[in-house]
Order: sequence, then C-alpha cells, then structure tokens
Amino acid sequence: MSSTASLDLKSHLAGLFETALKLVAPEARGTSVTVERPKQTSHGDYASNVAMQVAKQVRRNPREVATALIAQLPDSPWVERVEIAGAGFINVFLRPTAKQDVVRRVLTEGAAFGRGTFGLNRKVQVEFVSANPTGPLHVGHGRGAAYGASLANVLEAAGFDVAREYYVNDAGRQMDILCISVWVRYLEMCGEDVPFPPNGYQGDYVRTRATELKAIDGGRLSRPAREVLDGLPAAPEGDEAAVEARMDALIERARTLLGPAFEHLSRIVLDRQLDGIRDVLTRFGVTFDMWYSERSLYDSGRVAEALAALDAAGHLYTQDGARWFRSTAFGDDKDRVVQRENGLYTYFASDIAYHHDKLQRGFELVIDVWGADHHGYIPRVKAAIAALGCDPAQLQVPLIQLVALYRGGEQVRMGKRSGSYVTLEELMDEVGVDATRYFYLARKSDQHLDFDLDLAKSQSNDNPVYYIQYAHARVASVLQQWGGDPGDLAGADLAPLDSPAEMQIMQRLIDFPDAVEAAARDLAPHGIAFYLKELAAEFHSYYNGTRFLVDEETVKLARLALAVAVQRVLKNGLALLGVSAPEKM
RNA sequence: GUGCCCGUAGCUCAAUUGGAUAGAGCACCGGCCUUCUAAGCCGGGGGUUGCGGGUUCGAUUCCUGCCGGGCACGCCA
Repeated sequence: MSSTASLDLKSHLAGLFETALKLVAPEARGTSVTVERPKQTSHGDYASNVAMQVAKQVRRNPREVATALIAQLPDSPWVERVEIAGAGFINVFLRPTAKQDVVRRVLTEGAAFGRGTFGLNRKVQVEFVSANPTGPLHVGHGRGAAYGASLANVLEAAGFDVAREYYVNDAGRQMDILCISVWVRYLEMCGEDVPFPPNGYQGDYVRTRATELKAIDGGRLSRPAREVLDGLPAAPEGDEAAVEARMDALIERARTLLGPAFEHLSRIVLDRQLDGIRDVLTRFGVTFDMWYSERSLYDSGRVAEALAALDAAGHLYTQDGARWFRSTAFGDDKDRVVQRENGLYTYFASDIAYHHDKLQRGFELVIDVWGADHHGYIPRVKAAIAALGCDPAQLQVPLIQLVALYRGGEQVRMGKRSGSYVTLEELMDEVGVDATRYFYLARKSDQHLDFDLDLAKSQSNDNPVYYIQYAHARVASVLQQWGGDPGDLAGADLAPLDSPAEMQIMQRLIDFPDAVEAAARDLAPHGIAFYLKELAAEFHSYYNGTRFLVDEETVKLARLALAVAVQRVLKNGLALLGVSAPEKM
C-alpha cells in the first residue's frame, strides 16, 4: 500500500476528472485523462488538458467543457481549488497538507522512498560494457558502464527484476591476435628475434601479460625464431591485406608449434585481461551478476542450436558456399552471412545464439547498451529475434555516443591505432569516481559528450556534483549542531511548513518517484541527475534564507524534518547514479 | 550514393514525449559572511529553437524539402 505520494495524487486527480467526464460527456468516456505538473506555479500544482482533448468530439468549446467538468468534480480532501486557464486547461491547487504528507512518507520509507511498481517485477536484463578483452577500458567504455549501471539501478527502483550482464568476446580472431601479440613479446623476452606484427596490440599491457606468462611457465612456450617465421607470407609495408594474411598465418603457426599449449596461453591471457577489467569496474562501482562467455555458446552447442532453429523455420539458405540468414524477411536491408565459405561462423551467428539464450532464460525485456557506431547492427538482431518467434520489441538498444575529453579548452586527441587513448582508469584517477560518474550521466546518452576535465576536477562551486553533495552534507551538519535523534522527526507536526519555498521543496520531493519512473520508462537515467540538481538548488536557496535551529520547538522540528527528507531523497537519487552522499565536505 | 542520429542563449546542456510566457549552469555585470559549511544565496542583461513549408485549438517536439555536423553501410568483431 506504500505506493508513492505523487502517483496517489496523480491517479486520484485523474479519477476525479474521469468521474466528472462521465457526467458531462458520456460519449467521450474512452478518453484517457492525463494529469501533468505544469511548469509554472501560477498554473497550479497539477493540471489537466482533458477539456481540450474532448472538446472537438463533443462539439463544444474547451473552456465551456472545462466549466462543466469543474461543476461536476467530486470533493477531495487534497484539493483546495480548481481554475480554468488559457485555452481550456484545468489547474488544480492542492491543500498544504497534501504536500506536507510527503515529508513523513520520506522519513518513514527511507531508502525505499522513490521505489515503485511500474516494472511489475518483470524480468529484465541489462547487458553493458561488453568491451573486447583485448585491451584496457577507455573513456568510451566508461560512459557505457556508468549509463548501464545507473539504468539497472533505476529499473530496479522502478520495480523490475534486473540482471546485469557482461558479454565476453572471448572467441574469434581479435582474441587470437591478442594472444599472438603477447606471445611475440614473450619470445622477445626469451631472446628470440621475432619482429612485432604491425597489426598486433601495441599497449604496455601486452608486455605485462607476457611477463606474467613467463613467470608462470618460464620459457616453456618459447620456440626458435626461424620455426616461427619460416615460410610466412611477406607483408610489405602499407599493404594491409598482406599484413592481415601474415597475421592469419602467424596464428596458424602458433597453434601448430604450441599445440594444446596455445589454448593454455589463451586462457591465461584472457583471465588476466578480464581480471584487469573487473578490477577497474569494481573501483568504478560497477558490478555484474554474470560474465557471459561467447566461447561457451560454441562449446555448449548453442550456436548450432540457434541456427538449426532458424533453418527449421526456413530462414536460412546457401549461396556462394556460405550460409545466409534471410533477415530481409524481417525488415533488414540485406541478408546476412552466418556461416562463412570456410566453415567458420560469423560474429553475428554467436550473437543470434546469445539473444536466443537471453530470451530462453525468461527475460521479458532485454536491453543491450551499445556504442552508437553499432546502430546499423540493430535491425539484423531484431530480425533474428523475430525469426526465432519472439517479439523484437523485447529487445531495446540504447546507444551511447562518443566522449570527447577537454583539457584547458583543448580537445584531448585520442587514436586507437596509436594507442594514445585515455583509459577509464586514468580518468578515474584524475577526476575521482563520483565526478566521473556524474559527468557521464549529466546528459542524454545518445548525445555526444564533451567531458570537461578541468571542471570535473575543480573543487569549486562550478562543479555540479559537489553542489548536490554539498546540499546533503549541509543537512548532516545542521543535524550535528542540533544533536537530537533524526529518527524522532518522522512524528513531527508538519503544519509549520507553509512558506512558498517549503511548498516548492515538498512538491519536488513528491516528484521524485515520478522522476524514477520516467527515467526507467525512457531508459534515461540522466533525468535523475537533473532532478537532483534542481532539488539541491531549491534546498540551498531555502537553507540560505532560513534558520533551522530556532527557539520555537514545533517550527524547529518541522524544518529539521523537511531537511532530513531532502537529505534522504538526495541520498537515494545519488545512489541511483552511483555517486556517494558524504556527510562532511 | 543509401540508411540512422543530431542542430535550442556566447559556451555546455534541459524542456514532463503535442501544452500555457522555451528553462538551468558556465561566462559577463551588480549585491550578500559577527548567524546551523560562502563548495552557498539574491538580482540583471542575453532566443526568429539551423532555414522554408505543412498538419491543429497549440509545434523545440509530428510530416516534408533544403543547409550544416556525426555515425553506419564486410563471408571483421
């Protein structure tokens, strides 16, 4: 029964209008009545446009309809008065008690305030980050991590049953190239003169892996340079195709020379890479329920199984020696290869199997957080889901746009090729976890993000994350001065809270569950960041002009109760963003 | 060339999914600490929402044509 105040008020008011509508315009009974919060306080606490919506249907002018609706509106203990405004808006003004009530509710519900039932306990999976384990996480992955983690929190708060998952691309050529890169560094350390392939992974972490490998296995994986290099195709500088061909030959050679030890090497390298990624994410406050291996999809036969299902339904065909999925039958631009001429499956094949598996695990909603550069990939995955007999709407793919770092007003240039990109770890070390996560979430995910390092680092009033945290800390400070038990405040008489500033703040608190629900519905956690900034601003303003520790006991307790309620909502909201709520700054 | 996304104050971004006079922060100008944290507050100037049409009571939002920017278009992952 602890549904939220705002939902209570909104549905309560909508119910009043529906009752009146039945009497005034029975023929428009089907109209869904919406009640919104107007932007301007002069337009009341809540407003409905129902009169304008039905005006045409009943062939009367909107203001006339509104007048009739108001005349038939049932009495309500929460409503003070109702006005007609503008083209036919009906504005509702609430009694103070309707707002004051939220303070008690926040204090009683505590960490649970803001949680709702919108999700109906439905099972939803959020898959995010899923960066290739072939290198460290960079600032782009960081944005996906912050977004995915916060989205998962928001969905959970909105009443979904959420599973957080990282898809590990541990199969395929990129992984092999990483292994070769490590192996060549390893051979160098063993004194073998093997030139480093130009398309290998250049970073320092590759040497680190090689060092670890040598510590574990000594020189057991070493082979004479001529055995490694003999007969490999030449790769003239600048000839990309030849360079790739030489790499493929080198991979084959390594498998031949090392035998089962190649898998051993691969396993160690992968584990260490994942350990590194996991450590950084954990420091960043991002954790997963499941790390799902792409390779396991092959080992368990799920890829073959998913393709067999498509085949059985008649959605596969053979052409030019390859197996194709007829994705055009489900809205894709062109058909897609799932098994190459050489017999190897494509990445898409394992992705079909992966999504097949997700749906089989009973997730009603599957959310893939992807980089925006993958947007062209969405239609084919949705096509596969449809071809497997499921509803493509069960998959939603929020896209995360690029991040550009700025330092001293200049963009920090990054290039994968040169290995000069900034890692998430470096960003966290420089800026701090709280500011990093807040800045990532401070705008819509599908917008380019200009990340101002100087601003994020500045311990000043310019920095929005500190602005919000400071509001939280200020309440703690007042409570300390007061010295009483905040637990007693839930029973405080709230009648003294009647100033415009107090009304505004209480309405803002009432809005919090709505903000959570909207963020979940739109897969847009940035709404929480904006909400918190506004709540903090209103509180700072109030704080500046109001003394809490006054002589009159009832006024003091009422104000403290409000302050603690604000503090609680700030804390709950910051938690959704993965940002800490310090008691002292 | 085709498809998707974007264009809002000098800068960085919002705008309750079609609502009322488009809002914040930064920057700029002017005020407020003998009082619970000035990492704060108060006031001021700043706009043809890229441009032109259309849909309707009403458009930053939906449709369309241009202009400008980004991304994707592989038997790579």
